[in-house]
Amino acid sequence: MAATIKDIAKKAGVSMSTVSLVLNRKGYVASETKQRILSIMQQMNYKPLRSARKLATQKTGNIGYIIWEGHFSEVEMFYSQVFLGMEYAARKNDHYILLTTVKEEFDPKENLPRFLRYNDVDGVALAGRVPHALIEYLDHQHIPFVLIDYELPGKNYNCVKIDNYNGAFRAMESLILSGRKNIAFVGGTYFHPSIKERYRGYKEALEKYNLINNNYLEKNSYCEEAETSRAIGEKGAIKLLGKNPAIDAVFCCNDTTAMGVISGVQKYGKKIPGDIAVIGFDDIPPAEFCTPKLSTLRVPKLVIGKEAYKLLCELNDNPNMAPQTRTIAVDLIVRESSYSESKGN
Amino acid sequence: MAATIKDIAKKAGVSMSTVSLVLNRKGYVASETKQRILSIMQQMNYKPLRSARKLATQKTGNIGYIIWEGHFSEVEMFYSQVFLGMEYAARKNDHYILLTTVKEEFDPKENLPRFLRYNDVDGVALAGRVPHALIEYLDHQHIPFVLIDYELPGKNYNCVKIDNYNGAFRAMESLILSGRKNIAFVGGTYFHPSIKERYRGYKEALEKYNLINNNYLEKNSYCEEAETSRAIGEKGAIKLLGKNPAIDAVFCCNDTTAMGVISGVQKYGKKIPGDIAVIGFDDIPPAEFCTPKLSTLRVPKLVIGKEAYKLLCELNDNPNMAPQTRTIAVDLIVRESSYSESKGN
DNA sequence: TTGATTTATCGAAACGTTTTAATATATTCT
DNA sequence: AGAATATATTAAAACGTTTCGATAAATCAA
Repeated sequence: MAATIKDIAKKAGVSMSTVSLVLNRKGYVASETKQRILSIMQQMNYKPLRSARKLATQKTGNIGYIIWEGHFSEVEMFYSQVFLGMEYAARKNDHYILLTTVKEEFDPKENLPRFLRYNDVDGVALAGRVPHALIEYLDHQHIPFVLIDYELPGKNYNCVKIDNYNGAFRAMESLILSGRKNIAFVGGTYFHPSIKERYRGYKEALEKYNLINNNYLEKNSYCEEAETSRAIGEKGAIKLLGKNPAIDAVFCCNDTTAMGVISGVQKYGKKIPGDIAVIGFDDIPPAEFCTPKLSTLRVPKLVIGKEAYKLLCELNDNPNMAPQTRTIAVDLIVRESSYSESKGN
Repeated sequence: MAATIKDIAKKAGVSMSTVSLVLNRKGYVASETKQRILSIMQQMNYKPLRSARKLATQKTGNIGYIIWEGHFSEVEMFYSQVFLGMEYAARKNDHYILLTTVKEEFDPKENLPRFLRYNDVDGVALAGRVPHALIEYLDHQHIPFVLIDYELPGKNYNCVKIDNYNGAFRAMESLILSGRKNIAFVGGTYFHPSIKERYRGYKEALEKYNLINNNYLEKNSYCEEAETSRAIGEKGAIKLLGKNPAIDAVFCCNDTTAMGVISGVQKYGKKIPGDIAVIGFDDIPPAEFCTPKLSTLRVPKLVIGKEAYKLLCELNDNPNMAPQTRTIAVDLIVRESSYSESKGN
């Protein structure tokens, strides 16, 4: 039914090889013949058949994108955006991105994504925290992979990460320079490396401006939970305000938590940003629409996806490249929740 | 490097055909030989090569999943969940689901997703509102497709839809039976068929209980906008309360809008659900975590995806099947925003 | 016992590409 | 001019499956 290379070749009076060469922009072909072939392709509405191509080249043409089920199912638009960034970038090289989820309790023998079970990807992107058993599996099978927004302490894997430290530091500086002195940190677990880095930015900014006195950190940080969520943000805010009524700003480990903090602070009867300034991290879409609008660090999610894709491509071209880490900068977006004018000084 | 059918055949002392037959559970093969082949496959860690398979069978093994860019990028977890439902279902038949987005201003000549440009899918799911030009393109090219949560008036396409009418009707009944009498509707545009149906459920429930007097509907509905969003919900709520202070409940066209309505009502100084009950539609994840927790109609998103996938498979098996519509039932979830005890009667 | 049917296996062609090595011609370098 | 090199084209093999039709043995029906 559909036209094949053979049909084109016949009609153009050349061999299949020549057609293939123009298709792939390779080798030498007279510009006159090239034009003729091109126009015949157009005219016959020729589409190269992917499976035949892939069979001949021994490439799969697929990139896997794996995300923990919980992250995709919940309010995490973050990784969907990163996915889109990859998808956009992959359009140029004609890769398909295969999105799938894995469960927390992951066993390579049982729940291996199909595209891994059948060796059907040229590389894999791992979005956020994923089971370590999965990472080890990929490493062991020598399947190229990159971690996105996640790192394994002690291990040296390819990785695209956010500049968590500097982002946090800048957010803190903006709070400090606008006169806030008792700045709390509300985060989920320290377990997540990104959050660890954000906390480090928090701490070192305080140190730089000599704001830390005796038990400042204990009084002002809430990091007891294993996850991050709105509910946890709310709980954390209320708990901290109970411990230390002097708090005049909160830096949150991410926007989701920040939204919870906002409602916690409001329930507590304090005004934002008048009494308390709040800054989140990530710039998820609701940040712009909640009340008050949330100040935050904008993470360029599409860029992250694109960078991860590029890294995977390089890995394909050069399989024994040394593992590298690419760090993506973030922008401080000041919205209502931390306008400095609102603080009375 | 990797084992092929040939290797298996040689080791088992049979022909490639026989190996292929056991691989595909087809034809006759002695159970003894079958076992032998199976165990050799195991032992040699044999994985059939997808591209070779697809080339031979002339199937792509892919299903496209197309969503409007705005829907995926914004706070719409809805269609991501539907995607997951498809992904889960597709695992059994070994289809890959290729997720991509299209822009609003869509031109088949320009922005056709790659998998369509290269005829590289066995079918396509269209999630939510998508450009009509795209639908027409698919129809014209005879590519099997199903619309998800969207319909074209007058056209008879394959479609998996939510039972919008009955859901709305039941929500309204619960409000009415708990004593609410002035029930508003806040929706986006009537343009979207789902919202139209929800509005119809709203209206007919009012009619059944004889609540409609002279200009009840004009006074109580806000449907002027082209989109739905939190901001629009807020605006709508405030506008309606200005027109009609007697309003004691709001049925919203979806949860996103409902969250806006909640903040609008609160800004207006009314209590939820004491003064005003609110019910949304969709049961997106934040519905459970906002304050007050939002009553809503739970749409089984995974089921929708699964059903869409099954429909596409049937379409593949039987290409000239008559177009059909599958309607998925919804459940009313009563949470804080419409507890009936809270209304003082 | 014969002929039909079912069960079991296989050889070879087909699917639509890419790629290698060969051939032929044209161009450039001494 | 001759050698080297660049340009242009091709035939044929390869990629790893599935499937068609053939063949043959085993089972069944009469």
